[in-house]
Amino acid sequence: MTRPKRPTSSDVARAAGVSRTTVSFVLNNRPGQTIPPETRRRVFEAAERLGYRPHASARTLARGRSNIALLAIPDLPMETGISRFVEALAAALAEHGLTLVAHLAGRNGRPLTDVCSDIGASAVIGFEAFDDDTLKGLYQAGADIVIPASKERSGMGPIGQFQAQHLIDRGHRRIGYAMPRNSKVIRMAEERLRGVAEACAAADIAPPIVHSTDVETATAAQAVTGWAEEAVTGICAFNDETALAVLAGMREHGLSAPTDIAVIGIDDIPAARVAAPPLTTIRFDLDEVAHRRADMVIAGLTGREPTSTIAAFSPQLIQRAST
Amino acid sequence: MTRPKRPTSSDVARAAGVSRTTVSFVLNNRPGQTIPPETRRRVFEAAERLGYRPHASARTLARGRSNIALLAIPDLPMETGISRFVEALAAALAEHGLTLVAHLAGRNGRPLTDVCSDIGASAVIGFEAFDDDTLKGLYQAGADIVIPASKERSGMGPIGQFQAQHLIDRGHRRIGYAMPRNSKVIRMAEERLRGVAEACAAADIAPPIVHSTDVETATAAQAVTGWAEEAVTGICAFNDETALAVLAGMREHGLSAPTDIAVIGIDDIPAARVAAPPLTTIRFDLDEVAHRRADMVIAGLTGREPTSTIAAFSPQLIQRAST
DNA sequence: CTGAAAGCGCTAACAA
DNA sequence: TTGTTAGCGCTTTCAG
Repeated sequence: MTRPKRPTSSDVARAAGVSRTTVSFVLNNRPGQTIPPETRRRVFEAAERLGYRPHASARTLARGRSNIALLAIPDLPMETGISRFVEALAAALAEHGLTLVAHLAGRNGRPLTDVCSDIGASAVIGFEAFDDDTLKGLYQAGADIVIPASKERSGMGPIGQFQAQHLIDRGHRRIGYAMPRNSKVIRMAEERLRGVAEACAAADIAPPIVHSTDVETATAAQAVTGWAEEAVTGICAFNDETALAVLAGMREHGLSAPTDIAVIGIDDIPAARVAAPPLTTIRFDLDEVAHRRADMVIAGLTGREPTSTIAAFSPQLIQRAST
Repeated sequence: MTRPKRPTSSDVARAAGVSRTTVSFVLNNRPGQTIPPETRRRVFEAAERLGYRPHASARTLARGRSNIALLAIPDLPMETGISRFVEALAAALAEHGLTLVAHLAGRNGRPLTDVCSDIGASAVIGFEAFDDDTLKGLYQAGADIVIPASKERSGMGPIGQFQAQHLIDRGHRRIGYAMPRNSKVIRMAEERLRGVAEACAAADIAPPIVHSTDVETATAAQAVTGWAEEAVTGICAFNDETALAVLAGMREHGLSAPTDIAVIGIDDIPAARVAAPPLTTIRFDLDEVAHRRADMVIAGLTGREPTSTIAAFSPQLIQRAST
């Protein structure tokens, strides 16, 4: 199927019997201009009839700035929730005329900076702070604003704290931490672990006993052996998948939660609900983070001061049988 | 942080002591041109030193076609695997100079056609066929090629067949099908169910007994009751999460897999490995699908005949304890 | 082998 | 109130 030649703004102007300027003014609803309703109608009608869509590249070139925001989705198994986050962000940005697209980072994909430059993104939004080279590259690639700009707190620490606090509140005094082995998430896990350690320190109990495991029974069973030897009674897992692995490792030893050891995850993935036993976990409100991110983008683009600077998560406990 | 003015191709030309034409030729490695190595070096050096990146919009405008491909990710729970698919697709397209970005479809997000036009995508790639209006809109928005073009088979049926066949091979004669309740995936589930039914028909056994369930224990337990009454011995679940729910439902009744009823899922999510019992499931090779999709895009863009037309999945059985 | 010049489709001063 | 005009940064034909 061959595509018919695309109508340009000149075509619309001709069809409506006006100049291109007028077309531009009408279609962009330019303030401060007083175009007679009749003329406007004619322009709209012509544009509609011809199926006119402004050429984005031409517009961007002329305006000097695109209306595209690029979301860099890290190469993490962020599974559940991420799409809700993306949608919320897209909606928030759309209110300000920005279109959001996503780049899924990966080993073989093109570098983020290239993508940014290829699509001419005005704003780039990430989850964690970008390293300095990337940041510089992004600006070179034409981004006007990059978020998070610098070493902004990623908000992962508080999650770990919240997680540990739940266990502490239920009387646990020997806390274990289940670290994932997947190197992609190590940094995030370390941040969360830090939060757990802080909570322990604040409660004046021993720091968490850390063991790492894959999402698989054998290594988890080994880790469980380690915790058992240290008389750990409650385990904070990096996320639900890791928690599920720990549960499997315990099963292997004939141990069960929460009687022998309590386990708490993070994320509230669907599988957590139907695990044996159902997994206590933490969910957090991505919508709020999305709105803050959007606010920062708009602020940066318009030169206004951002309403909020810190991207905080609002953790919510999902109490189930495993604790 | 204010971004320094971006260097243009003229800046590079000036710095290298050549014309913009030469810069363009060198940087685009234009064939049929014989530029002296020394000149080339000077251009590269200047571009590097200035941190020059060609302006995508300007290039697109001049060339008449962007190098952007847009992937429309449907509003499904982004389960596992999708990101691997995206990466494979991105990599395959990158080999041909195309940059892939994704649009997560959603209730509140901007319509796909708008996104397409805003980013000036040359190609739009979907999972299922687009409806006629969308298709038309996409072409109007400037897309040169849209895939899947028309009512192409989505390749989900064969997966269901494969799944059922495994149960049949192991001697099961009363097959059940666990349908998800999440309306977003109903269509996909129906396609898979069709495949299961075909396999049953081919093996000359009764059609599958269908019950639906959420990813949650109560409804799953109800469904299990239904299957038990029908003396079902093997259940094909829509996906792993649904399968996990079925397992939980069985547990509720004191039934265990595979002794009482065998269960098989689809997707091979991490949680399947550590379920009780570990879940037999099916993984399919998204890489291959990605490559075919990419091939079709490139073919369409260059006018060449596509190498392959049907997007087939290569299902692979992951045998674990639940069957 | 390199440069001059003409657009690509749109926006935005500036005139009329 | 509307039209004229000059770019935005890049590619590409055509001369030199």
